[in-house]
Amino acid sequence: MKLSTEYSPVEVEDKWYAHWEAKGYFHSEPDEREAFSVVIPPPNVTGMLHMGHMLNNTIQDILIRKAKLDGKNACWVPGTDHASIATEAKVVRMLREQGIKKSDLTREGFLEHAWEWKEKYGGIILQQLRKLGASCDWDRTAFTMDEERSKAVMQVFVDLYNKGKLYRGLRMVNWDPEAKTVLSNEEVLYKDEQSHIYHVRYQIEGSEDFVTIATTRPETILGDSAIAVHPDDSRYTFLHGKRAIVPLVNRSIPIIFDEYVEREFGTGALKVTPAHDVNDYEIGKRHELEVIEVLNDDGTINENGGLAHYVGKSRFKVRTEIVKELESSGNLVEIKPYAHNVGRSERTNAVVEPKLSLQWYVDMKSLAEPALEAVMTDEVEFFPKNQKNVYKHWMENIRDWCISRQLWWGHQIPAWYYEDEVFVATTAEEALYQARAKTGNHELEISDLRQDEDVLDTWFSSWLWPMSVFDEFSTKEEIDYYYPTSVLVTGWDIIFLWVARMIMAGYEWKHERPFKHVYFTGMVRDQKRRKMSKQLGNSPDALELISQFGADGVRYGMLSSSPAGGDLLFDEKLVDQGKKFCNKLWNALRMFKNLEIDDSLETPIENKLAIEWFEQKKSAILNDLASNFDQYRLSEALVSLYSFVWTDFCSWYLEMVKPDYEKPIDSYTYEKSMDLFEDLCLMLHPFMPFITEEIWHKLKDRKEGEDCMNGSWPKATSYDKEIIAKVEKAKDVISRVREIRNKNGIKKNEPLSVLVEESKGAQDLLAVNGVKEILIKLAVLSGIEWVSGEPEKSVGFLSGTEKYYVEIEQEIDVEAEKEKLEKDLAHAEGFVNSVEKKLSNERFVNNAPEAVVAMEHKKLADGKERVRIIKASLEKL
RNA sequence: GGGAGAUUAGCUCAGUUGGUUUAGAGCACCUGCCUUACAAGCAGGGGGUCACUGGUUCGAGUCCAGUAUUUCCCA
Repeated sequence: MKLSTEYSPVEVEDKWYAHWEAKGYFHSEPDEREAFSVVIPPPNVTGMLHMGHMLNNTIQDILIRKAKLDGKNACWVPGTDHASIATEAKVVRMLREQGIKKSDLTREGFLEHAWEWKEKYGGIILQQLRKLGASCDWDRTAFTMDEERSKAVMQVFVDLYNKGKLYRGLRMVNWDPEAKTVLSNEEVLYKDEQSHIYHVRYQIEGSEDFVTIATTRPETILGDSAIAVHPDDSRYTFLHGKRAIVPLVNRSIPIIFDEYVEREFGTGALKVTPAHDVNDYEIGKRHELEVIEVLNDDGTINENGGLAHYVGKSRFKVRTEIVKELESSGNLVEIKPYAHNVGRSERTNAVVEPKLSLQWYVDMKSLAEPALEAVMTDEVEFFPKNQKNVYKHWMENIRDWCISRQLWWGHQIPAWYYEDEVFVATTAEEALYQARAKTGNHELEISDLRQDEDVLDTWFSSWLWPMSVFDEFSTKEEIDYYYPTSVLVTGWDIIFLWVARMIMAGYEWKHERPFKHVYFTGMVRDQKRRKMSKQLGNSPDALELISQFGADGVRYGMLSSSPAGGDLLFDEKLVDQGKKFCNKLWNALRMFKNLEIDDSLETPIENKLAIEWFEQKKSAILNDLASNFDQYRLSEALVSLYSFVWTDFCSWYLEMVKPDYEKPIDSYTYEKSMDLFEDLCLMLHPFMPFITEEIWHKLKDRKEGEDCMNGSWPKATSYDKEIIAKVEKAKDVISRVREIRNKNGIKKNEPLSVLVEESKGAQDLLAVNGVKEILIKLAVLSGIEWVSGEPEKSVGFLSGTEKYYVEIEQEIDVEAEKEKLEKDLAHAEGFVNSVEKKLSNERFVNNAPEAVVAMEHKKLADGKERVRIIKASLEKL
């Protein structure tokens, strides 16, 4: 078998993905095995693969592939959500480029364009996930607006309404004037922005006195309906019972007294605009103030403000103009720079406008209760745990969920109005039936009813995802088998938007948790810890990365530095390390494949020890992996595999069993090595599926369907710690000899003679079959002999409590040697002192567990032995 | 303003119930090697009073309190 010295992922990855898919390995049907199900956090249908997706989906793929190897029936359901705001914005933009205005279209006409767009571009991201190796069950691909999912949304809406957990209410909402829709609190991002605070004076009615207020939004004075001051503020007691005149508008408004006002802030006097500020709205309710809406839905000023020359102009333009006008009228006292928190729409970045509006709300209190309980008792278990606090705080302060969105793309709210009545039903026919019954008017037709124009928040469909994706096949068997799902993998940034609501929905309709575990990933950030985003342009192109480093390399890079919940500072070096790791594996394969196998050869004794050692070590690693997987310490699992492959397998095992140059290998060693390599492939497969599949097929002749992806996870057995410890000791001796070569400029292949001082430790070590041979082979020795006392012309070293000497020709640098020994001595004595101190403490000896005390005695004995040996060496010098 | 976390090597992070030879990894750094699996490599090395101050304990990187710095969440 001729193999290139470099592994090239490109051909390999596409080949194996097509093979797995053709074999149907990704598809799952219920059967007698234990189910392991995962629903993908549905990316936006407008989405393109970015770093966050890669991290998130790599983790899911690892869990799914591991579950498959463990013999479970793994099912990973892919899909997308319809992303109301983002998609509608995209479609509107596309139409505008074609010269079509949304307002020129009917709702049906617009939706036709939107679906067309969806069919054409939606789901690109699902194609991209294949490049990453994602083993999704593509037959189950779901969409939040497809028939099954939509049906679920309608049913749930009606059910909540009938239970009285859904209502329509006039509330202050977050209004996005650009998208012209309401936003939930979670969709508004607050940031400190530099702006100005304006001090404006209002004349007191019937006097020449003024009261000065401070505001950041002078344009809203058009909607002012009061001035408020603190009742205990002595500066303003004279204002009792007075009224003020709104500048420019010349409207007379009351001066009210309310404890909400902060005396220290600004001038201590506050203008009150109930229609355009949440707090002012509350004050307005207390004092029964007039509510004057001066803004249109698109953020322009309307005629209610009473100043015709501002009508139709944007709020920002009016702010500039009104400041000028206030200045010329003598009402502007001063302008100060001011930093304050400004809320912007997550989608359009428009400054969010508080607006009074009639919307549908979900009453969250009763939904939250079981969902909070479930997480607090770990029935739904969070990884990492600290997210429980965040969740608890939100759930205990939960507010009702505004679910109407003033858009067309989405699930139109199943509520029909007739006169003052509202009829909520899954279909228009059903609503009509209700309307006829209620009104007694049997002549009513559907056309007499008016359906709510709004659509539902996208999350109102995604919160049903773990249930709705399994309804597709509409037999109960599906959902009974796969629900609750095993684990949800998602970023902590959508814990409220999505995770919390799914838990609520699970308990509300299935009376059961939607998933057993939630794994919160961190955010992918750049080297400066900035979140990766399109705006910053600091995110590498995901597909470009894959083609440059291979999917396995990228997966390695994404994961190797990403503990659960911890942020991942992305660095191309990490994926490059992954690529190098692939190359390392590849070359280990090449080493074996270049060898000639000789059946007649005896197996060298050092090979038997190497094989034995590696098998034991493998069991140890498998045990570590098991606990790492249990606790979702995936990056740690990968790190341990990395060092097991690179250090233990390549640097040590291979060097131990490798025959001399151009010599053949014995067949036992070869077969055993293939078995071990095969296990390595299985262990690495969840993390790096492509290269492991490729190597798997090159290791042995495989039967049809005998694939790595389809294999069984190697069994962890109890293992012999003793043999591992002995080989570790041997490795230490080898390293020490190499160090002496390095320091003395002795060539690597020049055989050296090593002498060992007789001791129990050394005897035990060399008594192990194969140890002596391994030392000779890897340290390149001419021989190992026993000695007592320091030999001439030699350099000594200490390994554990054993003293070794390397005979060398070179002149020995006595001073340097002395210096080093003195340093070692200081260290060893310091160690002995600390242990002695511990052991001389009676309370320690009496209170500490026996095993701990025994260990301290052993430490002391070993330490003293080392001190003795170093002192002896120093004396000789 | 309220809350949660973080602080361990130059950088990024592990360190699991307090005890396992006076702290580990990767990267970076230094030295020597183009040795027939791999220079995308090999061998070896240096580098840390575990933020600070106190406390609990026989014993603290690990538990508690305070301080400093810092990140995030909520308002």
